[in-house]
Amino acid sequence: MDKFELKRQAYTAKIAEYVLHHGISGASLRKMADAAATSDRMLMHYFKDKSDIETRVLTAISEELMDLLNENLALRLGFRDFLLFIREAIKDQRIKPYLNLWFEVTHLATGNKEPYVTVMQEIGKSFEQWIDRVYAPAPDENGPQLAALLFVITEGLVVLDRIEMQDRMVRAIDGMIGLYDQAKGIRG
Amino acid sequence: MDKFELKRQAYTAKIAEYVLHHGISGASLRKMADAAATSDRMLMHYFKDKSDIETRVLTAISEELMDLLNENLALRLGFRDFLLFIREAIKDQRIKPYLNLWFEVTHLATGNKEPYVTVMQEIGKSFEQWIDRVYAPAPDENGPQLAALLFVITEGLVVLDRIEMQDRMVRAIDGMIGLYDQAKGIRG
DNA sequence: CGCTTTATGTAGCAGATGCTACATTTTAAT
DNA sequence: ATTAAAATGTAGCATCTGCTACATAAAGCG
Repeated sequence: MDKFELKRQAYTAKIAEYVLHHGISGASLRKMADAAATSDRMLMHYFKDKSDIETRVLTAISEELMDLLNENLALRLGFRDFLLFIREAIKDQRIKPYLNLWFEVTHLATGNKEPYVTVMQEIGKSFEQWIDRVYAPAPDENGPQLAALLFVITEGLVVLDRIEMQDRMVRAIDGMIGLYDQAKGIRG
Repeated sequence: MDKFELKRQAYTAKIAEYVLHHGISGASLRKMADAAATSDRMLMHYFKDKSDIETRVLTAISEELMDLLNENLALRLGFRDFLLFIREAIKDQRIKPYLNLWFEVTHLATGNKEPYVTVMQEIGKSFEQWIDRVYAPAPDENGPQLAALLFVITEGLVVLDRIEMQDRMVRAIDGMIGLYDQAKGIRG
C-alpha cells in the first residue's frame, strides 16, 4: 500500500474517533488537525479539501458501525425477542455515539448536500440489512412486512430515547408485544 | 401592549419564518437580521443576545406547530385509522418543515445545551398530547400502551421518510395493521 | 419649546473558519 | 552525491461570527 495512502488512513481514523464523539458540524479543520495530532496545513496536503475529509471520515465511521452490528453474526431472534433485544441495545454506550452522529448526518442531509445524503442512506441500508439478518420470522409471518415494522419501531425508539421518554419506550414495547401475542393467540 | 414588546414579537415572527425553512444552526445574527428586514445591531437592541433570540423563536415555532396539530380538534381515530392518517400527514408540506427543525433541535440538544433541550422536550410532549387527543382507543384496548406505540411508530416513520425509504414505511404500516387485525380477530 | 429617553446607523474588534502562498526540510531516485 | 519530489512549517488572507463603542436621529414628555 502507498505510504501516502497509509498516512491518510491513519489521519482519517483519528479524525473519525473525534467526530464520532464530538459531532461533525462543529469539526473545523483546526480541530480535526488537533485530533489527528497534526496541522490544518497537513490535512490539506493529504486531503483534497474539507469535504473530502468528511466523506472519508463518515464512510469509515459507517463501516465501523456495520462491523459493530455484525459482531454477533449468530444472533437470530423472533419478533418478540427482537423488540426486547433492541430495547437493551439502544442503551449500549458503544452504539449511542453512532446513533447520535446518524441523527446529525440525517439532518445535514436535508437539502441534498453531499456527502451527507449518501452516508445517511448507506447507514440506513446497513441497519436494515442487519435487521433482516437478525430477525428470524416465524413460518406464518410476513417477514418483509414485520422486518419493516421492526425497522420503524427501532428508529422510533431511538428518537424517544433521545428525548428522554424512556417510560414511553417501555410502554410502547409492551403494547407491541401485547398485540403480537394476541395476534399469535388466534392460531396459537 | 408595550411598543417595544410588539416590535420584538414582529421580529421574532419573521425570524421564525426564516428559521423554520432554513434551519437554526446556520442562522447567524446577520442572516436573521436580513430575514427580519433590519440590522444585527437592531436585533441586539431588542433581544438580550443570540441565545435569547433562539429561545423566543423556537418557542414561537413550537406553539405554531401545536396550533397546526390542533387544527382538527374534532378528529378522533381508532388505532388502524390513526396509522393511515399519519402516513398521509408525514407527507404534508406544511408539517414537514417542523419535523425537519425538530430533528435539528433534537440533535443540538445533545450535550444538554439550552434552549434546545427544553424546546425539544416541549415539542415532544405537545406531540404526545396530540396523539392522546386524536387516538380513540377501543374499549378493550390498553389506551396508554397503544398510544405510546403510535408515538414510537410515528417517530420511526418520520425518520424513514427522511432517509427516502417510503416503500418501507408502507410495508411497516401494512405489517402493523396486519398484526392489529389479527389480534382483533380473536374476539372478533 | 427643551430635555430625556428610545431607536437606529456606522465601524469595528476579536476570534474562528476554509484555504493558500511561500519557504524549508526531509526523503527517495538516479 | 546530486537532484527531483514529497513532507512539513510559518504566515496570512478573506470571510464570517457574536457583540460593542460611539455616534446621531427621532420620539415622547414636561
